[in-house]
Amino acid sequence: MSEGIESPAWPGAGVLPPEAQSTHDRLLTAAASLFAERGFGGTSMADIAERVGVRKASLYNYYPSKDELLMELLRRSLTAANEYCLHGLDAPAAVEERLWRYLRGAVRFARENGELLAIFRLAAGQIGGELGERVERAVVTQKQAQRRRLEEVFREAAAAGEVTPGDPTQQAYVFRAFVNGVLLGHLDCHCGERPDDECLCGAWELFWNGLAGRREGA
Amino acid sequence: MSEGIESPAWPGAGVLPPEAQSTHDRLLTAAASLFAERGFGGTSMADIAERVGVRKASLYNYYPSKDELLMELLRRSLTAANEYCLHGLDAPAAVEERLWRYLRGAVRFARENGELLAIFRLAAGQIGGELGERVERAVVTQKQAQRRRLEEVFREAAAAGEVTPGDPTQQAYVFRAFVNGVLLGHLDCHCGERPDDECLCGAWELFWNGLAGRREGA
DNA sequence: CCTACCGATCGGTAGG
DNA sequence: CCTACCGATCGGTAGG
Repeated sequence: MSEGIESPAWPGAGVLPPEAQSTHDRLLTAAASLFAERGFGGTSMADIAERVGVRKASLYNYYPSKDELLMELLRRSLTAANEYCLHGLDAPAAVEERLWRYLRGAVRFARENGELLAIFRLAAGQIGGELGERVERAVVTQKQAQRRRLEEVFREAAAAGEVTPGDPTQQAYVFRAFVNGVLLGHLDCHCGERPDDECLCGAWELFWNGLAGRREGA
Repeated sequence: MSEGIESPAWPGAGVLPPEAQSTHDRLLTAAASLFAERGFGGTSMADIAERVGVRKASLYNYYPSKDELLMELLRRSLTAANEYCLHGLDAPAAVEERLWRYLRGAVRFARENGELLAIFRLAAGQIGGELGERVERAVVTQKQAQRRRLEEVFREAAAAGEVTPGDPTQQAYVFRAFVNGVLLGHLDCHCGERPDDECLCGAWELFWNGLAGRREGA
């Protein structure tokens, strides 16, 4: 917290007790966790108001509609996720190390902002109509940017001889599939698998070197 | 269809035109796709009835509540997914081949029953209350069974020298993370990445052998 | 930030 | 499989 390279999505999120936060911050916290627990359609403005500790009508002083409240949460989620992940990619280090930091950043985001991760997973078709399209547009834009960035990294890696030369698009695809799969384990409420840092590091090595293992001189 | 090792979750699902299906089957189809598109809380019984082509009250001749309708869809989804995936694991072949078939089966399930995949992803915290717990219990049970089965496969593989000896739990974890990440790409509506069989095969080889590549004699 | 209220829609039932 | 209807709750507004 003290260095704060990656900051929470809003002041005091997940850290300060509710009484010490502004009503606006408590609104964001309550909405994020309720949407994550019950889905967007399964959460009413009255539910949110109850958790915030105000009357439903008061919420409309902060956001003009339930839809806009979701969009604001989504924007903050995407920004925070970007910070956690991309920071590792820019480190001056070997590509394996940079990709490992990307993965570790993503997992740290999931641990520290679990509800926010759930928010932008809503893009995967849980919201219909016009709002659904807005959500999806925002998520797709960010995903594509990350994909391009990762492909760039793999091109650099191939040039530097750090990975086997090959299609960087496919390499980035395999990497992102693995990262997304790991993150998925942090979403499921009770059955989720959330490896600690040591396990995660072991899993990364296994992934990077391949399940088939390095066969010396074979 | 003609050999039918893996059958659709109900007769004619995704194959027959709506008019040729029974009302019950159209009900299941309509509910699955609407839940997938708009989420459970975002779909009303009236929405479903409209797509089926009957009045809302008529739906209650088939299921006593919206909750039970979801549970039935979930049961069928889990059964179908199991069939598609586990069949490949039992093949008399090398472990790499068996795991590849598992992955290919999972992807085929996602392609042919996209809405059903979305259904049991609902377990990841989009449904609250008692129903949410029922959903989660069903999904967790199946996931754990698959995890145990995969660990068994990796133990066999290590004994046969087909993978580097190591912790089978971790090996299974890495494999499942990759598979889940690939499936996730099939869920997102428009931005989803759905590699064709050729790309998938290339991705699998890349995954199995490791992004770092096999370094001969290094 | 509140009370009071709006029309619309929700899941579900009665009765046929 | 229908019409007709139930009480409850929905997102949102008026006005202060």
